[in-house]
Amino acid sequence: MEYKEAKEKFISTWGSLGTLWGINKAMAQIQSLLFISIKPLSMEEIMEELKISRGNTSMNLRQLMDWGIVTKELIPGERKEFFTTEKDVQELARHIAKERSRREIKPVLKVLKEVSSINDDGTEKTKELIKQTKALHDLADTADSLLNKVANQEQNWVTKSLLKLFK
Amino acid sequence: MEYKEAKEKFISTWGSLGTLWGINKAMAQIQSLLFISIKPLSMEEIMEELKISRGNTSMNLRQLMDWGIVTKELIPGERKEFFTTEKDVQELARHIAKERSRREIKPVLKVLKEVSSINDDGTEKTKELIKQTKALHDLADTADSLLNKVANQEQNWVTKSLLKLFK
DNA sequence: ATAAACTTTCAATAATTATTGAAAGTTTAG
DNA sequence: CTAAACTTTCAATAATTATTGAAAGTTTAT
Repeated sequence: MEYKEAKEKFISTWGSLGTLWGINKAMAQIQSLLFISIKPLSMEEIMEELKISRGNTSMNLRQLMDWGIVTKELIPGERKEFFTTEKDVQELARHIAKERSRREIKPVLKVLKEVSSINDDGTEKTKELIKQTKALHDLADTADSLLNKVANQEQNWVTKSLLKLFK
Repeated sequence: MEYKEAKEKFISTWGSLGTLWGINKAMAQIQSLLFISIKPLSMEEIMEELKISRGNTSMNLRQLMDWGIVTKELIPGERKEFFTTEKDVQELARHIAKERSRREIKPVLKVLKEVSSINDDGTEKTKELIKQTKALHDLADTADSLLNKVANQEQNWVTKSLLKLFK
């Protein structure tokens, strides 16, 4: 396999995985492209490489910046803006963990708490609803606290600990 | 908040979270409904409760069974089929962890391995592609082995260990 | 001040994904 | 055997989501 083919394979695979961590295809592909690029890329270059429109590129770059995994780079003497992504996979994972917790898990925890706190009217179905949503709340809460611990640890610390624990 | 409102809130919230673990809305809602039901439900009852068509219900129940989190229940004397979901959240988490590993992470690991194994032609960009995809492979591999460990542990073991580790 | 270089916005459109519903298929009872 | 009860399939359609492209907005150089 040659460079070009490998690169395309990587971008398309990692891109399609994007949906797994809750971002769309273009967003994931832009991040992938930056992730293996040896220098910051301009909007023009990104559009060209991925064959996507200017508007699409602009919007998705913005979202990536909102996620905290892409940053603008100002290159002296250049008028246009350049972009880079976090290159360290551990850091990348930390950012993503933190964002997913904030955007997805936290709001769900809130609802589960509300639902599991309804007044127990003594009927079997109410008891079941309370019991099950409580159990789900506790599970989600555990998962979330794990995720946040991951997000706040030093690089490698987590990986080392987990591997030791589970080896 | 009354039972009915709480139930609807739970189904719609947990349902919309479905996309997080890679299943569609109807599928997630059916699972939610079964999760808080005090008895197995027939297709008719599910259609009625969620206001979805027979075809939709049938297809999504099938998918839930493929995921291993819903099972057919045969009730003596009844002609129609009834369905239940795994009620234990730990078991549910184990099933989901296992399936996601198999369906999503494993295939990606394979591609990452292929891409990171291309011939090093000595150019900087090739070196970068190899380095970055290797790092991603290792991260994904760690995540996957963690997920699989979770999927194979005794109930509660994982939660307890993790809480101890991260308390 | 203004023109060139560049980015953002957003209504229109395209692409994708989910849902319906009715026909075909299957199972069971009599 | 066959009619009734039930489930599955799948082409058509609807709903949702992503993408485009051109106009509007912004910044910088002169």
